[in-house]
Amino acid sequence: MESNDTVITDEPTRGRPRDPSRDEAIIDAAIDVLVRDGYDRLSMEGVATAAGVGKATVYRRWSSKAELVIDAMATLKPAIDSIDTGSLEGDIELVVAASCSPHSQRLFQVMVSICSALPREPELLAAFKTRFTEPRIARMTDILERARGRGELGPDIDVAMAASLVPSLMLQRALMTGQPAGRGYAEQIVGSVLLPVLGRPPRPISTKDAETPHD
Amino acid sequence: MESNDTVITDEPTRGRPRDPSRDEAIIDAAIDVLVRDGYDRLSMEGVATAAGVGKATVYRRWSSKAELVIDAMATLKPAIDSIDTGSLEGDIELVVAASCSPHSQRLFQVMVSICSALPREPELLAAFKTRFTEPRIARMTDILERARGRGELGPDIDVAMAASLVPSLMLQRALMTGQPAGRGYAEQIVGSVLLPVLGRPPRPISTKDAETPHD
Amino acid sequence: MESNDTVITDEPTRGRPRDPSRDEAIIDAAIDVLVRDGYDRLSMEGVATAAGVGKATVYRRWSSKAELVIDAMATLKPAIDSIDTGSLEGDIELVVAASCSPHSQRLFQVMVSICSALPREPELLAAFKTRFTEPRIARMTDILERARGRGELGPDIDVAMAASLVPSLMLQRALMTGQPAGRGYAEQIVGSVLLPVLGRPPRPISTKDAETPHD
Amino acid sequence: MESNDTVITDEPTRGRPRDPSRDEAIIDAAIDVLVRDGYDRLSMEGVATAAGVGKATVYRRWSSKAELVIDAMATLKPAIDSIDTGSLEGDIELVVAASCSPHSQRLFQVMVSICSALPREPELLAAFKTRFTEPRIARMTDILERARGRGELGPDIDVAMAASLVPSLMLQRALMTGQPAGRGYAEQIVGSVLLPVLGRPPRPISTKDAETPHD
DNA sequence: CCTTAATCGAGACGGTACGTCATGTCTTGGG
DNA sequence: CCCAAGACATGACGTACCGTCTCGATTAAGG
Repeated sequence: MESNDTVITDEPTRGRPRDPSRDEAIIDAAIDVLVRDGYDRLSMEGVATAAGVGKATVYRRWSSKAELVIDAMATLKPAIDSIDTGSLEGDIELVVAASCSPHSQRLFQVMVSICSALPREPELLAAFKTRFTEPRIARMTDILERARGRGELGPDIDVAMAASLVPSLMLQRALMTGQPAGRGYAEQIVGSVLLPVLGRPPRPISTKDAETPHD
Repeated sequence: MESNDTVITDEPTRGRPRDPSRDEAIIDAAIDVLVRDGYDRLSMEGVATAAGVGKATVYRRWSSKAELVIDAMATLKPAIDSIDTGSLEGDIELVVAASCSPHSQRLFQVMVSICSALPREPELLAAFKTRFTEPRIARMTDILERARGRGELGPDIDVAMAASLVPSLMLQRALMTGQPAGRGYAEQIVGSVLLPVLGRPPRPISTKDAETPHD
Repeated sequence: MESNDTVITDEPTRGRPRDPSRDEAIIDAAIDVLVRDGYDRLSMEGVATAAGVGKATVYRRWSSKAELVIDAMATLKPAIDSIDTGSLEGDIELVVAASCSPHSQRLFQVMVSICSALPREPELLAAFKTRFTEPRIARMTDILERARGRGELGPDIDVAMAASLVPSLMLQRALMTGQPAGRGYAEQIVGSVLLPVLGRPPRPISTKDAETPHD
Repeated sequence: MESNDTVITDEPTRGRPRDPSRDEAIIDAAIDVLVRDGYDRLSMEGVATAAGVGKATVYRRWSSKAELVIDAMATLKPAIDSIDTGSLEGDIELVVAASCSPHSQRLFQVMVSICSALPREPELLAAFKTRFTEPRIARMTDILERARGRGELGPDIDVAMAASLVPSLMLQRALMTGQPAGRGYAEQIVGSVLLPVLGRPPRPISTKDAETPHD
């Protein structure tokens, strides 16, 4: 996905080689500008300025902002690593922790910044799913499938829907409030929604942590 | 919120009065352009052209695109009317029907088009909540509170969270697919998520209607 | 030649009419920039800035710098009006006066600024001849033909060549010195070259006015 | 003026010596680009590309395009060698032949390409006179002075002006037509202008060779 | 009826941001 | 140390819009 992979044709590398530190600076600046201004207001020139780089240096690597943003998304680490504590409750606890980590919060900001361009940019949508949506759901699906294998889940559970609940509601919360959701809200989702969906009794949250979904 | 309310000072209305049909044409065009291009790419000039109207006619009424869009949102009817069939099941059935009506689908498109500008425009966010989010949640909260009054809900149910589930997940679906969600998906949300959250057993859906949340 | 002559199709003049003062400001600025920077270094943006005008205002009228410069040349008055004193000597005296007038000197500066682009721009060359070269030669040819009709010139005189001598040598002088030639040089051309070519004895010039052709 | 003269300090010449063939290639390319694009459009990069040479190789030798062009002009042989046939008529015949030789025609193209930059580049103007203008005039002045010594010229002849006539009018012709003047035009200058200026009767030219000065 | 005044569509205006391109400098690997 | 290739920061260019301003024409209300 990176634009500067020479793949097979290893030409003798003529001329001055590209400075790898520029790639990183541009990608970092692109993320910053994206979060600050949103996808539609992001311009290649703005990214170049924010990166302290000439415009030509940006265009030499990425010929359009869609390609740049897609590559920038690709460099962001997935929010949730593989999880397997041996019990559903333990796994969910780790999911909650991962979903409200600082890195995950930044990912939510990026997602919010991009989302309204998705209907008009199919390639952006595809990358968005590949990089953000699917990894989260895949981890959660793994957890639920293992729990089902251990007999912890009944046969009626809609695993696909359950797996999407936490990221969907967290993103929704970020959209509606302008700020990424915190740990309190993640626990509320788990206690009020995810556990009942999985056939467990709801787990009330302490009053001080209670949050309404859209404030 | 409408800009052309004469407030108190009813001057003798000298000169040619404004043509009310222009207001409607501009608002309609604003919605169309909003859905087609998104909030950030919407321009006053584009709206004027789409409405077949001079730019001055637009600026005479709304001095910025934020004001125009806010007023345009205000003219959209809420998606869900007051509902009270006497039973929780009946009410939820009507909610499902309302949530996937053509009018509601258009509302979701508008919401998607606006959402990424929300972090940068507090007034837009406020109007968004007032016009879109809160009416939906309020209707659902009413339904759930009445059901609780009838003893149909246990005391542990997180009503606020439950009330936000359907609109949140429907909007999420629209974001991720580029198309508004249909009836099949609304029923899946109810069967797989809302009913368990309300303490009822899940209601499996027919295989042909099953949809994964993000495709 | 002006770009904004509506010619035949007199549409009902919809919209705001163009401001004629802008045309003049742009043309004047174009001449200034042309003399200062030369044709190749002249840019539409530079003209717009010098005219205190937006770039769009320039491009709305002239779509390329060749068109702008051609129209700018068209607004410059010819250097020499029609001349007929009744005698060859009297006519030549007036030609000398006209050839070193301030207006004529400015025309020479413009000609110098344009000349090196002529080989690469046929339309510019055509306009150059029409506006600068031919009027000068035509006036001089008229004078010489009338003199011939009065019997003042012998039959061997090459009128076409003689008519081109003064402007050619004046322009050459401007090219070689960076400054338009003055009256002394014009008289030297007449006394040392034109009169002998016309079959008259040379007229020596006072020593103090003598100039070498390329200093 | 050549940049690669080691002057006095003959350092031990460390490292790889410069390749003299590069100097020639660059100079030749500079002349080609100059004639093709004109002085203002000539760029160091364009010259390097045309010469099949790296930009650094050009800048190592000449630090600006003015220096490069001045040196390029210096390598061009003068158009007219020393002439002395013993008679004025014979000398003039050789001058005509030299003035329309292929090499002289190329020189005129170079002169046309440079001329409009002269008002803005004093050093270029100085080199232009030294390399192009003065040699031509000096040869012609020599011829005329010798003729005067032989008693072939009257005392009133303006030698300096007469010496400049042929090159001035030939260059003018090249400017106005885009093509270097040919032999027919050179003979016309001599017959119609130079001979009368020198006190001789005009020499009519055959009708087929007649040319108007600016077509 | 006729004046007055604010409206309307259309488009010109100054300004600005964009992506492209060219310039001169710097930095590779190789000779 | 030279050479060809080309990456680099900078900046100018022509284009495309934006929001404001200005035109002739239209339309109602007040005299």
